[in-house]
Amino acid sequence: MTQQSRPVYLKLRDQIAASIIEGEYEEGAMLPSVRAFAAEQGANPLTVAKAYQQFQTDGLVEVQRGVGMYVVDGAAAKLRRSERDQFISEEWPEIQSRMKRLGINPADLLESA
Amino acid sequence: MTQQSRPVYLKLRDQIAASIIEGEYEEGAMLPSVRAFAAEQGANPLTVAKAYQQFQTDGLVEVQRGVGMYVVDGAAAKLRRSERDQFISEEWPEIQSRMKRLGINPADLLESA
DNA sequence: CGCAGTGTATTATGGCACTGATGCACCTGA
DNA sequence: TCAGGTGCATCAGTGCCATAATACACTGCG
Repeated sequence: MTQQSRPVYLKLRDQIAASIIEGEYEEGAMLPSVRAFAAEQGANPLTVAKAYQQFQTDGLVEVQRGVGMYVVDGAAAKLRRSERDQFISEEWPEIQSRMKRLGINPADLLESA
Repeated sequence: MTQQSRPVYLKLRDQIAASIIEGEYEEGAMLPSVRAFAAEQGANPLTVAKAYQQFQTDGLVEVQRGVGMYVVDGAAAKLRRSERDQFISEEWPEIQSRMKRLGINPADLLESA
């Protein structure tokens, strides 16, 4: 058994990325503090920090020590594009071959949108 | 960093499932022995056993002690159906919402099939 | 019977990802 | 100045994963 649930910090990371893309966190605005977001999500501050970290190394957020983390200009577009490329080049091929193997007709799924 | 590589026994499990669905391991045929498959894949026999185990509990393979493990009749269809249901009900909704968020037009992807 | 091949159970060990608690360095605003 | 809010570093604990070394029960075959 051992259900291999996706790590929390990755879930948070995806959630934040989605919020940036959606514009919920506008560019130039400050992200929720590590502690605040942790409390809100019922997670550990360090886990949230780990989720944030990737964004700074990718240059999507700017850190001002003692102040907070701010969304860089153009972050949404940049993020959307990188995720889009990654999706098309890596994930979609597998999804496609899998649908084929399972006998799923893609067109059927799209109609129920 | 820490990149969350999928556990070996799950990879093997998926690989075997795909082989069964594809008919590479025909129904009634014997699966590769634990030791043989382990040697072939460069894995540990116990890890392979762990991958196999789920199939027996699901009734997809039949174990004959001292002989080997055989693919049950109807295993391919059963497997395809369960994976299909799981895909449609759980994975596809997320994929769909993600494509929408990334501004990907599903129809475009289907054309390049 | 005896041998070689199956799957399985047991125990132990190392590694590493994930989470957590605590304390520190830094900045802002009153 | 100093109090409160930031992010960050360090140390530790937990659990899963993978491997290993044996040993056992069973079967098919010569």
